[in-house]
Amino acid sequence: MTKPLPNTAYAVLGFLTSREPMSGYEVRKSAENLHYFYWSPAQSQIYSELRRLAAHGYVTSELVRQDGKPDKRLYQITEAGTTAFRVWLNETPAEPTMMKHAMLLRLFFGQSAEPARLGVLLEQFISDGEEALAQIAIVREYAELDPDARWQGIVAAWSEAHFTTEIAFARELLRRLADGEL
Amino acid sequence: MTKPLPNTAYAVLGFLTSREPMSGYEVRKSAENLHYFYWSPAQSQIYSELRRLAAHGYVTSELVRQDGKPDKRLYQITEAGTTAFRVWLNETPAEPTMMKHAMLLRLFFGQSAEPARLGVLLEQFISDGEEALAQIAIVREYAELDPDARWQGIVAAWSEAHFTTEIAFARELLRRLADGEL
DNA sequence: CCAACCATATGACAAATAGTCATATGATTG
DNA sequence: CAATCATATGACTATTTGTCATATGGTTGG
Repeated sequence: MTKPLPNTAYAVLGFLTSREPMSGYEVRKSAENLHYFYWSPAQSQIYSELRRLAAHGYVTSELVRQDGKPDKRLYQITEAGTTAFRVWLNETPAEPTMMKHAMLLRLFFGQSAEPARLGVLLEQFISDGEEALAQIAIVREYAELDPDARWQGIVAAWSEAHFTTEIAFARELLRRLADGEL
Repeated sequence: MTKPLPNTAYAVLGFLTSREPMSGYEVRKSAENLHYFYWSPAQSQIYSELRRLAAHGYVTSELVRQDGKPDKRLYQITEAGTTAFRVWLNETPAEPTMMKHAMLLRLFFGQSAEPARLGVLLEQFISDGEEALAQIAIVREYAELDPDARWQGIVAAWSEAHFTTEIAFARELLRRLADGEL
């Protein structure tokens, strides 16, 4: 067995599994849907990921000339790529969730902070969370109309549960701060 | 203002704020408490972080000879370091939480998976979560006895809420899989 | 007793990820 | 008609992660 690729690679491969030939740009757009539970930020290196997948023989590519727009390179998954993806999906145990929870990191050191400032941070955290909830609700509602998007909908619902819990706990803390308990 | 350091640096600084001179090794042990909500693991580079903090003048260090054990280097936070830490804690807005949720990434592509295998993955996910809950409960219970650990306890309770939500959702999915709904 | 392992202690190095910037085309908008 | 946006790709750097190497000395099991 060849050495397993990072999850990032399989995520890209996953997009190519469904909606056939895609450009790096299209993959990038699709990947934004992973934003809330995987792959926080920006990814110019979807392009390098695609080149790596090509080097492994998991995708083939073809340059397509366009007018009115810059040329693009279309990537298509191969037999080997499909197999590798399914093996990853079905056989590979999921790594533990990794978080970088900047709010909790600050709270952890809360004794060194001014309570009033923590309150401001918490309020911002709550409103960011509400914004996220609104975005995710749109995805979930859209997914509910499309049977092919069933699992996207499930993931969206899971994410909503996550943010709802976060917001509830933050509000509770805010109340305790206001009551002078902390 | 100098360019802000990564959160990692402030986390290390935070440990030095409380329990005065510490070795890299001690910082590393302390940092394990961040495991469930920040900073998966991984820290040979606590040592490089400490060297960087020293380069910024936020810590000073002193070599201490020991017998019975290898020599160590003790790091102490400076005035400038304390200030930088407080500014970060009180004034810097918390970045959005970043997650790498490998289970959700797999579920996202669930339509390409065999339901039975997803069930196995979910069961593993649940038992890992229960294990985490047990570990965190120990931290929380310990923190409840120590007034100085108040915020550590709050963070532990928040983490418990997180894992409880995760487990509940995973169980619900498992039930739907068993019922053949998915 | 002594090999294996554990705790203390630090660091080099490579791989992966994140983040910023550059480049280019052409449509839309103020 | 300048500014901005959408399409499209990639270089380059900084940061983070992960693995391995090194060294000292105590503990433990066979």
